[in-house]
Amino acid sequence: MQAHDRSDDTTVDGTSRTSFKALYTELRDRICLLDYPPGTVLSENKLAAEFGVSRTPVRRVLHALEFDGLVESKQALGTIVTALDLRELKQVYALRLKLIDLVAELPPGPMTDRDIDLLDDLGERVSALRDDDARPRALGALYQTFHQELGRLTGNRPLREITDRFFHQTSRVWLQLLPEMTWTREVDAMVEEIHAVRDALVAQDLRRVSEVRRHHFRACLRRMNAVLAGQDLVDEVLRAADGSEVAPT
Amino acid sequence: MQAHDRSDDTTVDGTSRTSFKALYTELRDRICLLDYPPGTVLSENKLAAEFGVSRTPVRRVLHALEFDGLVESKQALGTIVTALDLRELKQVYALRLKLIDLVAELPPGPMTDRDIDLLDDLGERVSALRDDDARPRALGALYQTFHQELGRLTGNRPLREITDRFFHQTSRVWLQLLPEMTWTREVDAMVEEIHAVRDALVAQDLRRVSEVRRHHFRACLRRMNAVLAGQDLVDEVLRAADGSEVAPT
DNA sequence: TGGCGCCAACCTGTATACAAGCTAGCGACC
DNA sequence: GGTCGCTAGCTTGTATACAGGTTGGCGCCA
Repeated sequence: MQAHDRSDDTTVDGTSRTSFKALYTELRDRICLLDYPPGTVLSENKLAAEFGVSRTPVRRVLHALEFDGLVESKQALGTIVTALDLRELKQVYALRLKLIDLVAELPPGPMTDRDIDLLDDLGERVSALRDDDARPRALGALYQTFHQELGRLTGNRPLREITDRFFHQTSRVWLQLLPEMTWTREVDAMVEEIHAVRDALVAQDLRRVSEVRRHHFRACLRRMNAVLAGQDLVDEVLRAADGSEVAPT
Repeated sequence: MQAHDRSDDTTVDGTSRTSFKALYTELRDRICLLDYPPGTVLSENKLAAEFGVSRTPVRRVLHALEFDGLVESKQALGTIVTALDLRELKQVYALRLKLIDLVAELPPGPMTDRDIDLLDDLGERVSALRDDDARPRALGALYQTFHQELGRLTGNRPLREITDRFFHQTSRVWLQLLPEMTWTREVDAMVEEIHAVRDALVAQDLRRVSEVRRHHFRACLRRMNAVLAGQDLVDEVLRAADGSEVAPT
């Protein structure tokens, strides 16, 4: 259950546990990074052949992904990468916004200088993408790393798990909208968020971390909303959040 | 082909989804109501035989329960109902306490007079248990119904799902401690909670509902803590929940 | 009698065979 | 030519055979 160890391949003693997690992570990333766009039909047989196992472990992973809402298995039809249901995801966004605050309200996890260095390195790697051609997948992967790193300072493990789960449920939205958005602005926003979080962490101010994340989260929602003009994706989310936050009526 | 003979409660018409859910709910309830006490070894073969299916669907359900933290499958050993790890569950309690508030901060679900009637009926059924001999399992089942009914007023589906999951993760603790606690006091507390929630619902005051639930939640934690004197189960939870920043140790 | 060792009976994890069902596409018929 | 119907080839769900491994008990030996 420990996510810390980065065991590369399947060790003989670890057997099924590591194998499952590796397969799960691989497929989840392929979906979340749009290597498998929504609507893609995944065949258990083909995946089993690709990874050199039988259908059984593949099925187990697919069931887990189905529980996560990333795929949907339909009898005699196939296992299909779910479409982005904005009506559903709006609720997830609203909840994520609330959960950000909880991180600061519960005991924090361990934080070392090494993590700061990692954030600095991450910021540089993001910056490096700024003036090249738009590479949404690379940026998405880096933001995923950023999120993963931030998860470490959530001492409450159940909270960390659901935060992670909801992140992966929604991360595809931004990534899919990215080509229609202003590349440099998105990169700049991410760099700024990383730096601001870094500074707040150095000051050991968890509340400020939450503030920063909330601010950027909402800004990102607004930018996405601009692209989705007419659909009013996140308006309701922001209203619901502001209402209870600013002035309890 | 043998599965048809045993089709008394699980009909085959509703594909696999209904079958899965029925099996999952059944086993989860058995665990949460302590029909399977912690440490119980569940055999896939025996369960498959009992429900008239093969190991395959049983395994799927057990994997889901493992994800929920209710069982743990160990190679060549068996699938074992998890022991109550208070250190882990403390975090779940702390999170549950926070999530109670979120219900009132997010759009509510539909609520009809029928639900009020259901709560009234539930209150009476709980009261009926008061002066008989202690029947922890019956009380636990009723509280589970209460929780399920309350879930309806959580409009945010992801929140409802995780609330439900965390509830089932922790419900065994109270149930296991129940025999050592004062029966009538527990019954009275539950009746009072149901009535208070009912009244707040009639007034359409979701915040008061959360207040009531939070109050009873904490009171229950304290009562459990008294029984667990020396282990300091929930002390930390309450301290963390009271909002003050916790210094990293 | 106490201790060591082996073996049989389980268990779960994996691979495979079979069942049921949907769909695309082709062929026959109007 | 257009439409209907059927079949072949997929798919997932289920059942079963096999592999690897642990455990408890029985028997043998000191």
